[in-house]
Amino acid sequence: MKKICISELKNHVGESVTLYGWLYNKRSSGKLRFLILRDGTGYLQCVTFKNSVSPEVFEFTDKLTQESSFEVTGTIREEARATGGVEMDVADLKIISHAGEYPITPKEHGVEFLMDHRHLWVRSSKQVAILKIRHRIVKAIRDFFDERGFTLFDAPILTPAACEGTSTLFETPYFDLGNAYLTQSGQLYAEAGAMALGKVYTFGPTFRAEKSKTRRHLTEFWMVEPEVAFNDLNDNMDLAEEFLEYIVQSVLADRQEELKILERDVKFLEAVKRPLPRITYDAAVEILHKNGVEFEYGNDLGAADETIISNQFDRPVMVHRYPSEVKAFYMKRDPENPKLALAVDVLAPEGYGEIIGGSQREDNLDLLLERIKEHNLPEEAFSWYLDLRRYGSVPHAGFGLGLERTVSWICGLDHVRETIPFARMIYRNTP
RNA sequence: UCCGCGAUAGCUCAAUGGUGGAGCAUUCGGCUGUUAACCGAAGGGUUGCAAGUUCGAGUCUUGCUCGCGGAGCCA
Repeated sequence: MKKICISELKNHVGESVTLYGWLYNKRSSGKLRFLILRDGTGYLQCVTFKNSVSPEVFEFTDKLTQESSFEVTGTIREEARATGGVEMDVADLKIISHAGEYPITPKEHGVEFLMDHRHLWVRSSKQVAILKIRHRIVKAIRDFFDERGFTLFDAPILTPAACEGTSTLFETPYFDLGNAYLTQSGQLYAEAGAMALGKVYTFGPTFRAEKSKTRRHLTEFWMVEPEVAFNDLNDNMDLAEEFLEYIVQSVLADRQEELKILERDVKFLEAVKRPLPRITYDAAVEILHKNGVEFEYGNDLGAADETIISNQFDRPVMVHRYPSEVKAFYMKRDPENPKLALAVDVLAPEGYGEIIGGSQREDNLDLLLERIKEHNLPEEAFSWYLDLRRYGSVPHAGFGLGLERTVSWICGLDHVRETIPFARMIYRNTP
C-alpha cells in the first residue's frame, strides 16, 4: 500500500487514510481528544470522540505523550477551523513507540538548551521550515548553474596549504606528507576547472578556524563558488545579481507557507529583482561620511558600516573596486587605478551583511608572482596555480556565496546557527 | 584575543542581606471544539564551582568554569 503523507491530504478529502508520524501536541476536553500529528510534511489535527472509537483506542490517546510515534486511521474532512484546512476523524490508532518526558516543551527555551538538544530541536515547526527553505535554496543554486551550462567541479576538502593565506586553518596530520588543512575556499581549484570547462561551480563545506564569535559566523559552512573563463568584473556582477534574483524568487514561489511560519515580512524579498544597485567603494565611503561615520578611506568595511550602506537600498547592493590592500592576493588590479582591486562584495539588506564576495582574477603571471611575494605566501605551494597563467591564461572571474548567511537573510533569522542542521561554532561541536 | 552581560526546579524566569516562589513540563482528577486550551491537586532545589565579609549570603567581595552578545577577521 502506498503511504500517504499530510501534505497530500487535500486530494483525499472524504477518504479513509492511514498516517504515520509523531505527536506534536495534544489537547483534551472530557470525551474529546485533539491529537496534533506531524510527519515531516505537515501537521494534522486528529479528532478522537470517545463514542466513535473502541475504549482501548480512547485509552491510547491518553497514553500518547509528546513525540510518541503512532499510526492513525480515519476519515479526512475539510475543516475551516483547522490550520491546514483539513482534519481527521479518528477511527483507529496504534502506538508505535511511547516517548519519555520530552525536553522541548511548547513553551520558550534558551539558546544554549536548544542547541544542546539540536537533534530534537530540528523537529520543531520553525526549524523544519528553515531547513525546507535551506533545501529550496540549495536546489535553486544547482538549478541556476546547471541551466546555464555550468559544470559542477568539486574541490578537495583536504588541501596542502592556505588558499588565501590570511585566515586560520584547521590542521590535521596526513600520513607521511606532514599536515593537511581543511579547505577555506574551493576557488583556486575552481579556476583550474574554468580553464578546463569554461563555466564551473564548486559547492561544498568550507572551514575557518577563526575565533569569530558573531551571529554571522560558523567554523564549518557551505559555500557555492562559480568561476567563469573570459568573464570580467562587470560580467561577474551580472551573474551575481541574476543568481540572487533567481534564488529569492524561487523561495518566494515555492516556500510561502514556510516563510509564514517564520513570520517573515516578504516585502524585503519581493524587492530582490534586477538590476541591483552597484556602487564603488569610494561611493560607499561617501555614504558613511554623509551619515557621520568616522571612516578612514582605505580600510575595509566593518559590520556596522555595511549595515549603514545597505540601509540606503531596498535590495542587495553591490560594492565594487575596493582598495587592493584589504583584498586577497589573486584579485586583479583596476587598470584605471592600480590601487583598486576588481573586487565586488554583495551586501544583503536589513543588516545581514556580506553574502557574496568575488572578483576578477589576476591573469598575468608576473603580477601574480609579485602579489604572492608581497603577501609573504610560499611560492612553491602555488606552483600549480601559477601554471594556470603559464598555459593559456585568460581573463576570468568568480565569486563565493555563503549558504548559511543567505538562508539566515531570506528566513529573517537573527543567527546563522539555525540555518544548518548541526552548527559548528567556536564553542560548540556537539551534538 | 579584547569589551559587555549572564548562570536559581527538567525548561523560562521572580525573590529589599532575614522562612527560595510562579508559569510550563510530569503524575492524578474535571470538562464534547481545543488552537502555546482551560480549571483543581501533588511531587520536584547542594541557587554553576571555590574561598571570603557578616549574627545571617540566591543577594555583597575575589578567583575559576561555562554560556550569550559585540569587535577584529570573513561568506
